[in-house]
Amino acid sequence: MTEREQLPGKYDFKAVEARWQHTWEREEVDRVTEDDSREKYYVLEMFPYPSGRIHMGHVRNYSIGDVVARYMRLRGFNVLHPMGWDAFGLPAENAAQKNNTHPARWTYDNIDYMRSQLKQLGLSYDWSRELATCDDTYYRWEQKLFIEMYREGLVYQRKTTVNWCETCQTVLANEQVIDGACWRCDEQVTPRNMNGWFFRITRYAEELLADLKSLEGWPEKVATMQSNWIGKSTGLSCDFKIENSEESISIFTTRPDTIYGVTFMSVAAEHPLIDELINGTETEQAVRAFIKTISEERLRQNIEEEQEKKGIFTGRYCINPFNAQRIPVYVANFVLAEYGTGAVMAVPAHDQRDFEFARKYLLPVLPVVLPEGMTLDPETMEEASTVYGTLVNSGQFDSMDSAEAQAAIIAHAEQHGFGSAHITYRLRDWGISRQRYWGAPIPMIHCRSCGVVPVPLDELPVKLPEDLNTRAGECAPLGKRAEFIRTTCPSCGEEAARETDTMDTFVESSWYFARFTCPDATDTPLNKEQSHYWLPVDQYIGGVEHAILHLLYSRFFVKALRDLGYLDIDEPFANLLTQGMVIKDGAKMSKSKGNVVDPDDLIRKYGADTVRLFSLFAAPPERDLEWNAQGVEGANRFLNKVYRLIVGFNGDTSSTAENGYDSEADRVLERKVHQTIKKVTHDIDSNFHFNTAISAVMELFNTIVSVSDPEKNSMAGTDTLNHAIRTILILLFPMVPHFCSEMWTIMNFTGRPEEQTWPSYNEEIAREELLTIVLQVNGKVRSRIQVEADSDEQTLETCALEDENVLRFINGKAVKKIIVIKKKLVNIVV
RNA sequence: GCGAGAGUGGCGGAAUUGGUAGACGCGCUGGUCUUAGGAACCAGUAUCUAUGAUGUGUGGGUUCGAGUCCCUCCUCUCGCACCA
Repeated sequence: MTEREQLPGKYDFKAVEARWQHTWEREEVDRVTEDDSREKYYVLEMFPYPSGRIHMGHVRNYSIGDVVARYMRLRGFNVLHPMGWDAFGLPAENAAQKNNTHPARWTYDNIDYMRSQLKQLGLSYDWSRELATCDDTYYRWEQKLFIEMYREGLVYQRKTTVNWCETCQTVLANEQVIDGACWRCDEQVTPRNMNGWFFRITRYAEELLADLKSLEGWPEKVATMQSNWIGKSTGLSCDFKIENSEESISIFTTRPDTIYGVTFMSVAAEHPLIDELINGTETEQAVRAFIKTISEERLRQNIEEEQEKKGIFTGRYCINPFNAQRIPVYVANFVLAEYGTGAVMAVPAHDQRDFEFARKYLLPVLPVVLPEGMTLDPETMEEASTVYGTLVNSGQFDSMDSAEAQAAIIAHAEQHGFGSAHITYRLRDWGISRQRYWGAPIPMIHCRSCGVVPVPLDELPVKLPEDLNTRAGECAPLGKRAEFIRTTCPSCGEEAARETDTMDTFVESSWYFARFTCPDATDTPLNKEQSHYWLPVDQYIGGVEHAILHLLYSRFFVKALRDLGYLDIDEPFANLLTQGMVIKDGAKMSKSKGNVVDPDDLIRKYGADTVRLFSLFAAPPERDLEWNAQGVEGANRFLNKVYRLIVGFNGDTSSTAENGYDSEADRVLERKVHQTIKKVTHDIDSNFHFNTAISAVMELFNTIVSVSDPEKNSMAGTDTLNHAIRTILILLFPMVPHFCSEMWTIMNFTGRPEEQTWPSYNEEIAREELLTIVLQVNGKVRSRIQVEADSDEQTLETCALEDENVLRFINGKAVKKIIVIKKKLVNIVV
């Protein structure tokens, strides 16, 4: 009795997976160091927030990443594949209050549990590099970078309007304001002016936009979203003098060609010149009341619906510098204070918003750009004409076309000193102040005499105070902790106050990928040699929901760190894969919908390999994955089929002369082996389409089964079968590593799968000897014939014209034309 | 409204450059073996008025030939959303 016959009839994933995980961990097989003799490959999945348990989205994300990591190792690369925890954030505070515990305790407990879950999935991380962003060995370096960015002018403080909840005594994120009220206590939220810290991301607006073009390994969609988010507009900035005042209203327009069509001016309610315009005038009262109304409306505003356009005349006029026209100035609710200059020259004939406004308040509409072959009647127009055309009513610019006129008008403004060519971005500076406890403290000190002073670098980290009165259900923000606040000014030594804001958690995730190259560096945030060797990340994988914020912030950080001398790259992520969501019953898995599937249950029932295999097989990675319990069964069934084949495979006795190596079955199988290697390699290399790669391996498996059946007359020999099984195990190893390792051992192959090199294929062997040629009559398939692969066109034509099905359909009609495509088809037109 | 993407069997999904539509898997049907099968194996499985015809959201076009290219419309998803 051989050893194999003693194996259980069903694959015992539980024992096998535990054993291999233990082996890998003991031998630290996934640990890496820099090695100049080998090409590096850095694959990274977006690190999780330690919310408690991993969900199917994580399983999918990390399964994909693990296949890439293991595949690239087999391809001979020195692969960095780290994992860590995005560990600061609001949920920890909420959970702490609810469970009467400390946010740190809650977070680290979750990390421990989730780490064990990831380990159960057999993910090949270099755990020696693990980091948690809430650890002061991480955020101390962030504080250092913050101070250095401050010194470079990349960090500043300014007043900003925030959503304030009086009951909770805190600032709320926009997402936490529901219908103008606090999400927790239902108290009406009020706008409040507070000092906040900002990253000057706008300094890099142009570079962030321009470099998108260099990101060829990014999905077009993500690049477009970022491009729209940055929102570059070019045009004219121009000053309109206020009548009876020294001040001017600056405007920005992308349509300088319409400047002669200006019939009024709209300014935002928060425009800095409001006071100048209305103080002491008859209309002051009315305008102030109007401003109050619309700012209240804005708070309550439902994002979905566009507000009706409203405005009020200030009673003042300004002067169009081009034609000296008097222009009434309105305050309007649709003008955004934050974009452009907060004032808009209104051209009702050529802008839809201005048009609606003009019709409502009976303001003149003056067409100045006529679209080709059209006239515009201001009396009867029903909407603005926004297309380019030829200028009229525009003084010296008449009869120019729009493009020409724009250039000429900008030049004219520059010549006369009241305007210039200008570029505006939609992107705004990144506000990072949070009045929360569980975040990285901003390392700044406020001194009465010296102003804002950074904490000296040798005093970092500014640690979060650990003692919390959690019993009272409080994670009081730092602003409520006198003992934390009180300090001395590093500059003058007088009593001073610490900054009490903590940083947005997006700051931590903006540079963790770089810290993974040197997580233990104790004297610097980033070690130059190590980051130089590993960066950029060659393949980044995560959800598309981070397409804008996280990915944009990370790009900004890399550019800033480059300019601080830490990094020598321009972009963090060379290639980006945005994986789709895991859905069930057509909806994203969520507790409220009750359609969540717990990875723990699945692993217990089927094992990690089955779960990995299904999540890779059911859809290509960039698409949504519909979870299907029966599909999981199918993945499990496939592994068991391979298992039974291998357990039943008896290489010693079937290797007889009758099953000679050169049989037809051998050639069929060997050909399939090479075709499969080719297909799988191509599917992974081109776009990580593991679903088709797996189906190719399944086909190979089906071929093995069909040529190892003693009932059939053609049976493949042992060597060929060995080769085929060996190939399956290597090709599948990145996806189901425990299983393949175990099967490798049972097959008595030498070494381990991870020590092999990825198999190569031979085009000659992969080529089919016989091809099926389709015979069409008038473009419809009428017959199929088998021919030698290298048959020439003449032969194909002859065969086609002899085929009886074809003859039946030609039915004596005259043949007009014959199209012959080698290796594909013959089409006879009658 | 603007921008991007997608519509293929009962389901998830396959189909280099226009050239066998539906690979692979799920499900289903029938069979074999079984005390049993919700195990395993074998066969079948786009639709229909079925020697043939029709089929890739709709309607048109280009072509010997269209899931693939062009135009029209419809639906869905995602992003942005009064950006001057």
